Amino acid sequence: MDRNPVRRNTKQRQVILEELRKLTSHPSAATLYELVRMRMPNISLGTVYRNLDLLADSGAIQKLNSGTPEARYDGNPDQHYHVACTFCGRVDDIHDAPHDLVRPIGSTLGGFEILGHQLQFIGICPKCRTNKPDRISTKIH
Amino acid sequence: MDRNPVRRNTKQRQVILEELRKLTSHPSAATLYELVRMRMPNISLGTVYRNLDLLADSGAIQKLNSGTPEARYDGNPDQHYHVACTFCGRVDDIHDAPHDLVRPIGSTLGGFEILGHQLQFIGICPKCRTNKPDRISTKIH
DNA sequence: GTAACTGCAAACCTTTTGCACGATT
DNA sequence: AATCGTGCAAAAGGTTTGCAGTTAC
Repeated sequence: MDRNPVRRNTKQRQVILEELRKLTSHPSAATLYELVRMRMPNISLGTVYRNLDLLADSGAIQKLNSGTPEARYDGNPDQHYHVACTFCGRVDDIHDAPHDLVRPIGSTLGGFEILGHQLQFIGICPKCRTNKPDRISTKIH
Repeated sequence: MDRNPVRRNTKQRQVILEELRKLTSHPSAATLYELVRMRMPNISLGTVYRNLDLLADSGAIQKLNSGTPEARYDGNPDQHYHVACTFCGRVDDIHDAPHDLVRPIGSTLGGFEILGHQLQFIGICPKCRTNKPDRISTKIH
């Protein structure tokens, strides 16, 4: 029944967080797993998933819903928006725009108690603008 | 090499579109499959997926990225925003708010050519406000 | 007649989980 | 010592795909 067990500082958790914080990109669990394995060759993918969930739940990192089948992770826990490329899936931070792009709405809406929102821009990244491959997903449009 | 084959009006495609258009909810492919099977017991789930993709690509319907592992489909092709419940996953349309909630940004951003955006509100639906179950997903927060 | 479409089943991909062992507090 | 976390491998869950037969045009 203990919903709040005391978390331990394992070597694995530290390395996962460190490697994610090094990046300004927004890797998938599989990509991060490859990076972490360079320092800890025996770590398992399951451990990476478990720790990413714990870190996201604790607010240390963000789990992003990129629109592709894979979740992406952001080592920066502060609220900011993203642009995703509709062709290659690349996800960048938006630096040159204010963080309050969304007009505030009431605290309830159609009976829903509003907790927050998700906003993401869709675009074509510099690389894909010059060399357009097929779209990776019908989910991003 | 034909990227634009002539589409045929199959019975299956018609029924899928009709059933989806009947709903104001935003069913998953599996839910819609159950409904369609009441009229066409032998239809396969693969056919439902294939047609939903075709219909979304043609702009007849929308494929939504609800934040849960399952895609949701919207029979209303017009641009509007949604609220998703962080507990049960229910997705409602937003009627009582303007459609231009997002402050326009430049046509390019960090080198990305901006094509559009995705906005979705997160909240607690009426039912879950009174009877809070566990969260269904760490993806919606 | 041709090629798009279907049903079926197997494959795929990402993520989760059960288990026995190991590590942190 | 207690219990949280790990590695491994299997399973789960949603979606896609190959194939042979069917249907819309």
